Amino acid sequence: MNRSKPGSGALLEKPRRITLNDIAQACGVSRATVSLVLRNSPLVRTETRHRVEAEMQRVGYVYNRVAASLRQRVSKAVALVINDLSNPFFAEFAAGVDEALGAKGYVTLLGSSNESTARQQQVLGSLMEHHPAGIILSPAESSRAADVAQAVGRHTPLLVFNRELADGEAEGFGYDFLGLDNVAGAHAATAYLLAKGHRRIAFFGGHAQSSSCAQRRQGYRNALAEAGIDVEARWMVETAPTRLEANAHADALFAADRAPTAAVCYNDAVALGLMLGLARLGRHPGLDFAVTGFDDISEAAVGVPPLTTVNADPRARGRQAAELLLERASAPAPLPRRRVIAPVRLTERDSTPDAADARPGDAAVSHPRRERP
Amino acid sequence: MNRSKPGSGALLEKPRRITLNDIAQACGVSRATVSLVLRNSPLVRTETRHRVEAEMQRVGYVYNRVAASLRQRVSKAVALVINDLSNPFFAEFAAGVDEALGAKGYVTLLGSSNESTARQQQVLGSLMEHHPAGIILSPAESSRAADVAQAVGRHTPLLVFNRELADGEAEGFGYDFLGLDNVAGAHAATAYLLAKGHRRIAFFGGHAQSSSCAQRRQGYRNALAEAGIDVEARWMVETAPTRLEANAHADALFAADRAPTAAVCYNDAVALGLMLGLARLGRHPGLDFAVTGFDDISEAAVGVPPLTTVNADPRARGRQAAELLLERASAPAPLPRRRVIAPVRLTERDSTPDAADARPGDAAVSHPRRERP
DNA sequence: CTGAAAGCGCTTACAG
DNA sequence: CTGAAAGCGCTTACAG
Repeated sequence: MNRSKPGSGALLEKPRRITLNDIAQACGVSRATVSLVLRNSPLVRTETRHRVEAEMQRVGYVYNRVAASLRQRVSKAVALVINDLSNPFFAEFAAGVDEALGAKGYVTLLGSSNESTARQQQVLGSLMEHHPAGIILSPAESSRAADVAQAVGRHTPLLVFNRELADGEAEGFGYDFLGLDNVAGAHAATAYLLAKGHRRIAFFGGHAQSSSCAQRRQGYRNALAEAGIDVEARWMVETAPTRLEANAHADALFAADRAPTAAVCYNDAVALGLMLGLARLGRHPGLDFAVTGFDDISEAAVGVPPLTTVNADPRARGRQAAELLLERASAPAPLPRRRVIAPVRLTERDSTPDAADARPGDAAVSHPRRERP
Repeated sequence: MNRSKPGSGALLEKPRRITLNDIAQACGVSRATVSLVLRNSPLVRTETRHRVEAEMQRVGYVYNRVAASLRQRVSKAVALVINDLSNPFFAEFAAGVDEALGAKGYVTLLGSSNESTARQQQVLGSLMEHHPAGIILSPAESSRAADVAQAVGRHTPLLVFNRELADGEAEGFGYDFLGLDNVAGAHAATAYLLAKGHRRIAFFGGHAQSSSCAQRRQGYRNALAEAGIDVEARWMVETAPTRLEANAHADALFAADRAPTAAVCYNDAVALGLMLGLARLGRHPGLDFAVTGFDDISEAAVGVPPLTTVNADPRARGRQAAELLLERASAPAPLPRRRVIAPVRLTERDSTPDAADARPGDAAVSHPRRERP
């Protein structure tokens, strides 16, 4: 600002970008014509089109979509806010979203909340300033609808993934929802264990107040009820949905006699943690105790033992989320609110031995590890 | 377009957004004043500022950063292009980048190439149209510098992470580089195995022509050379850097007599695959064969056995990448090109038994599994 | 088919 | 401290 040598102002300025105008002048046509070429309008004569395209090529013109968005008042960006990118399930989901958006000419604006609702508010606010065409939100735990509504406003299409927003019905605030069939998934896992002869089956991990955990517990209860089995209170173990916490709480399963011989876990992270905890307690998951997960993250297939789990194909869910959102964003008239529940399927692996092989539920005894085939 | 009822045009139009102008009029000041308030200029009287801020609050004004970027000719977005989001190492890296960018008021434009250079070109092109303040690129395998230069141009700051671009020196094309100390990491892993008494140590997995693989092989060779050991050609096994491929090639280690008793693996994915392959061949990694990885992905700690590996703290690398890029993007004068090699450290776990416990390298024999403590 | 003009929502000198 | 005017790089009617 001060002391600048006269005429030196331009020295630090960034080189002027090449614009539509430059192309137009070089070709002796108007800006409007070049703009039409850019958007493949049939109004332009082929010869003119070729001349313009050649010039753009020659000078390395890059389209300024920011300017176009401003004028058109619609943006080709979609915001994606993820609760936990370091969880492979959500990372795959994000990859799927980006893939499908890219295929339709959209770009992904990423934000991550690290499971903090406060951070989520900030991130949503910052992304909104870029006026995205829509928002895909995989909410942090116990996100409130009113907060999200406040950040997103009423005019930007919103798709919520995976978890319900708490206090769902803010007035006039609508959004689409894409979830997993948690009830059916947990039901399938439980029924599978029942078929293998297990009768004392725990539901392990997760926060009971989260919608996904509540639904999975429901599926579990339904399956046991259908088998005429009463759930015992001590079979329900609550933990944060992390490997570490699950590991730490494994002994809760064996606090009393007639302990469970199997556990339906809230998700894979919890299941993997529980398996470590079991090993610590002298149990051998997959040999004398059965464990199931939920998500089918890549670690599930490769663990020892490989984990029987419920597969939700997060990448496909990501693509689906992107498509649902873009449908709404480009709908000429307001669409009705939609709830889509994606099906889910059990993937059978080795972590679920028959009940006959399970160890009786009394105090831990040293027990030689059975060699698996 | 056609047949619209007269006067009905507004029906389908999106509701007009609230702008600076609306705020200015409501407060009886000029647009310029409101703009100054927004950017916390000291030029505005406190009373005026409060009045303006209250009005923005009241009507739910959201700043249009797109318009601001256009006028200012600088954007608050940084593009992040990732080769493989489903690899937890890169997902963590992305999370770190987003975290650090967000802290500085920037937003992340995400793109993923899925290890395809063709897709990477498309993605870079599409992101460039949003005129980001800079680009962070974790390149797809065998990306060529000339292609990247063509897509990114010479004016947008670029930071390349993890892998060198092939044919590095396009004329006038400069970029910063953030890499891992691959040589030191592989050296540490090899030295650790040597200290445990191993003498026949393989280098397993990876594509030899990739820069990171070449560097890791170098570290491995250096360590063996320091111990006076000649590398035998059959100890070097090349595979795609995936779990599947590594699993499939495990038997290459045992093709001849005096097979290795340990393997330094290109990365964790390969190490986990190799461990599966070993099990298939009747070997017991962690008991009669030693394996090390590279990356320390979350699966490493939790596997059976837990994997001794080289930790590169991808989240911290992501933050570092963001900071390096923003330094350049906001530098008043052109900075010299920088190469930063991040340190890396060995994390000792159970996959690396002493050589004394390793099985002699002859044909596989049935061998009772040793119970671990 | 093509051109001249206005405008998207901001910021930036320049006056007062 | 505040206002009037111009401009960022596009697109959009509107004429010709």
